[in-house]
Amino acid sequence: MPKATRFDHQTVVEKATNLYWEKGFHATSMRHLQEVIDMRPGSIYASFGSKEGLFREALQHYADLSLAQLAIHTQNTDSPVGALKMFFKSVVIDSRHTAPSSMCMLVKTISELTDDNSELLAEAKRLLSVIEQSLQDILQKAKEHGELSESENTTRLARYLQMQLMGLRAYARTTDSDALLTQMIDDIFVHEPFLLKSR
Amino acid sequence: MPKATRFDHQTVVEKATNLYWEKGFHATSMRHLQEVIDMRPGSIYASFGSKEGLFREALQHYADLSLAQLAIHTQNTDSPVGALKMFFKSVVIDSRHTAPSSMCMLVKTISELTDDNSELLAEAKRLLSVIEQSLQDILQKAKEHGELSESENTTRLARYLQMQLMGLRAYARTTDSDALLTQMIDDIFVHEPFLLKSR
DNA sequence: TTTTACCTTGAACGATCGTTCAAATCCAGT
DNA sequence: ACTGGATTTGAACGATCGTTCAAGGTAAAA
Repeated sequence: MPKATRFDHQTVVEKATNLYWEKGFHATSMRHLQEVIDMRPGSIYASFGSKEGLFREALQHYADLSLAQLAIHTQNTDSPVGALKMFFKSVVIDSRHTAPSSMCMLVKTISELTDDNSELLAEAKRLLSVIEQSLQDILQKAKEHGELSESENTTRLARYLQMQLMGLRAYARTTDSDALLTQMIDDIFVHEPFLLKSR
Repeated sequence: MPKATRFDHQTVVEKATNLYWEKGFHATSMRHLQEVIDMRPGSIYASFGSKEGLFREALQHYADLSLAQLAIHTQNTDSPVGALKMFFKSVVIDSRHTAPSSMCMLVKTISELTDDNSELLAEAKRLLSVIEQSLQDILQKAKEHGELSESENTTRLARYLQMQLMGLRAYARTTDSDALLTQMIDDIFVHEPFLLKSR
């Protein structure tokens, strides 16, 4: 009757990530998780330790995905800023129709969790800072391609972009109009080739 | 031993709002709620119907607070834009040290909830749109005070500000530096007296 | 084929979840 | 002071929560 062949770690983490991403940490029950990843409690706890342990792996997996997506857009391009804009549209608009949630899983996590789960909270913050650093690296490349003035502060700009992305993806949950979001992203990347004019 | 004097509806909703705001819907247990609002299950269910019913009242109360705060800042001023900026700083920075969460309770709610609680989700979205409309009204006043060009699209600008506020308050959860957030708000309201340059 | 080390299984545990309701209590009207 | 309708109380309910562990199954070594 049982199957009991060894589970595929990669597949399991993917499925767990999608469920956690959609429902959040608290609203995801181990029972539901068991069905989705097709594992029994004993196996789950032997492999991941706890509900928190599996969530931690899910967070890491999500961040890896995000960084990979960012890399795909920006490598082998002579317009890092254009690539960044494409990345924004891809993440904000396309993924609304395919991903478990329009929102960033890391933002959902820091939004939901409190000090009652301080380790997971800290881990989500850490991963967000890694992504922000990655944005900064791309802005640095933009400088080297002459898309950004040497006098620009990439740290500040990366922080600003990160904040905008959080806002866009949260706002995306309040509307069904892709056109609206497209316009908002165009507003962020105002001038060709770049940027929030101002400063 | 018991007290059994009639409960104060206003106070109870305030306390419930603060707990829901901090913990979110799912992580707030009725047991904890009972302690905080000092009511027994029977009374709660007689007055509010369910955990969802009380949460609905909390959402409404939160939105009322937000609108009142916005009104206080903007009435009796000849610089609606300046008032808007003050409002942003007050909400993003000050409330980090006083409020249950740096994040907007409505954004936390649309972030956490799924179609499993579609009524509450819809209500949170509705209240967000009310606030966005209120932002638009202030931008209209800014036009009348000559702070904003008549050609500006207030609908679009209000949407943009709403998105920025969502982003700022989410980002606020990732840092302890008030200076950073102050700078970001200054960046949003770039030119004296106003606005994201560009369009 | 038998042994052995590892992995999976699924029933079961105590704790906690949201909710109900009969009994106790309060307070306004007489 | 008494009554009667409204309100609060707190024990209790079934369901579900995250987690544990003895038992059973698998696969590679001997």
